[in-house]
Amino acid sequence: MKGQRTRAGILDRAVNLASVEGLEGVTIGRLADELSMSKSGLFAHFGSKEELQLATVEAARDRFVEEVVRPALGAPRGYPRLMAICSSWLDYVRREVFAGGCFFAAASFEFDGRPGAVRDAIAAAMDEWMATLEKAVLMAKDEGHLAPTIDPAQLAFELNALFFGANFAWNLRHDEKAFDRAERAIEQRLSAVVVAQKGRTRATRPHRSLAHARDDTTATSSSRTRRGRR
Amino acid sequence: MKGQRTRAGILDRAVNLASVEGLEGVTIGRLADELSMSKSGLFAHFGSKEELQLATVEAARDRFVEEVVRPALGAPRGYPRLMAICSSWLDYVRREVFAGGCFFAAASFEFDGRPGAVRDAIAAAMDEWMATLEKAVLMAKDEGHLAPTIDPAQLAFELNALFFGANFAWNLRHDEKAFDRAERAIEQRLSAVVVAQKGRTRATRPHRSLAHARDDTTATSSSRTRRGRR
DNA sequence: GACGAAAACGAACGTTCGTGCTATTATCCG
DNA sequence: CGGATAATAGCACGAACGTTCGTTTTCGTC
Repeated sequence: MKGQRTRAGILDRAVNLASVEGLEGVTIGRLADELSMSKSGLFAHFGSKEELQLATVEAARDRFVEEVVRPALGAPRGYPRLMAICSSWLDYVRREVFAGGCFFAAASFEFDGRPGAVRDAIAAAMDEWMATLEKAVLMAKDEGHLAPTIDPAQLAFELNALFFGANFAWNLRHDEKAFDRAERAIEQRLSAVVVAQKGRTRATRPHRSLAHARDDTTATSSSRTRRGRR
Repeated sequence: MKGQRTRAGILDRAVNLASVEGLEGVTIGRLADELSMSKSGLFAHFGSKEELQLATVEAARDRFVEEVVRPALGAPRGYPRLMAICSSWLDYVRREVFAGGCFFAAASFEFDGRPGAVRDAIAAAMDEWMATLEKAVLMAKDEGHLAPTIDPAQLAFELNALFFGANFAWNLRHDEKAFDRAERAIEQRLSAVVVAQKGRTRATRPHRSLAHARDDTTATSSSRTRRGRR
């Protein structure tokens, strides 16, 4: 039916709008205006504001899986796939898959204080994502790529924190170095727990992945900004 | 005057409300109700919604400085003070200095996509905070506590990311291990760049600070939750 | 091409939003 | 104590909010 196409179009717009203005900032009237349709016509697709928000979260989740998780699953399991997930995530913000940065980072901080179905949906999506991250770490460990002492939940926590940190530095502070910083931190963290491979590879860095190698000595302070944009 | 006291009371409430519902969610009518005063009476103190938001950000900044930065400045400069700042920050979320978690984490992600004076005020506050962090790192480096290769802005980025990560895990996911995880990550990160002290101290860990020592071997996966609360 | 169903519309509902005014009450100071 | 000033309340406004309802348009099928 045509209804499905319209609905998808609405959610597409809603998801982008929400990543900029927040989920609560996505107003039915505004959404209708931007899509040149009537409030009531749009409303009929969902039946309530909350239902629209839930559908928006689901649409965002699907887009996220498609744009971040799926592509990374192409990499061979273990350390390469873990690295692929990391750079895929950073790329997803860089490429502006959502207009206002990571939808879920925004939604998480917006709804973390309230009760309700929307909050639960966001939390569930984040649980799913964290589980994906943990699993990737666990696989790398099982493959013998990472030290057996590694705690997957701990490492996943740290990686996710760095992602959010990059999203913050990029979107609020317009820090041009945001992604470099995150990449460097990730490389640094992982190089400490990576295990030498049996065959040929060099020693403590069997797979390098996040672009260019770096050390701790470059640049000194400040970090300033790409002011003006958007 | 009495007006100042009233105003302070309003902002006190506004700041807490904003940390839970978001700055945009703080409505003049709602705020007036909760304080048992009239909309217009409250409104007169600020003259516009935006002015109220700006005052709220400023009030939050003051509270943050008072509750997080000031106490940590009591610690001796260098590595101890850096550690003091880190545990002070985690404590500030744990103690619920703001009812809904870190005000600035929430505000940053809420306003990072919009233009305007409020966004600028939030960004300025975060710039100030990041500068404080960087300075603490720089001092630790200058005191010879941290390796001279350390990039203060890079390390500040990583620490701040871990703070936000802890705030996220605690407030959205109700992860009981949130603070432990952040502490562990911080210790792990700093122990890698800490420098042995000339005098007596032991070698690569001259000051231990974040509570209990730990290693990477404890616990395995999951991380689950303190569901139900608030 | 006609017909039933699905989709979109337009107008209106009661509320709440931010913001003006004008009165009334507290508070401060000489 | 009284008069000036600051603080608060009351009321009204236009706009936007989510939602409802009855009507009209569009679509898919025979």
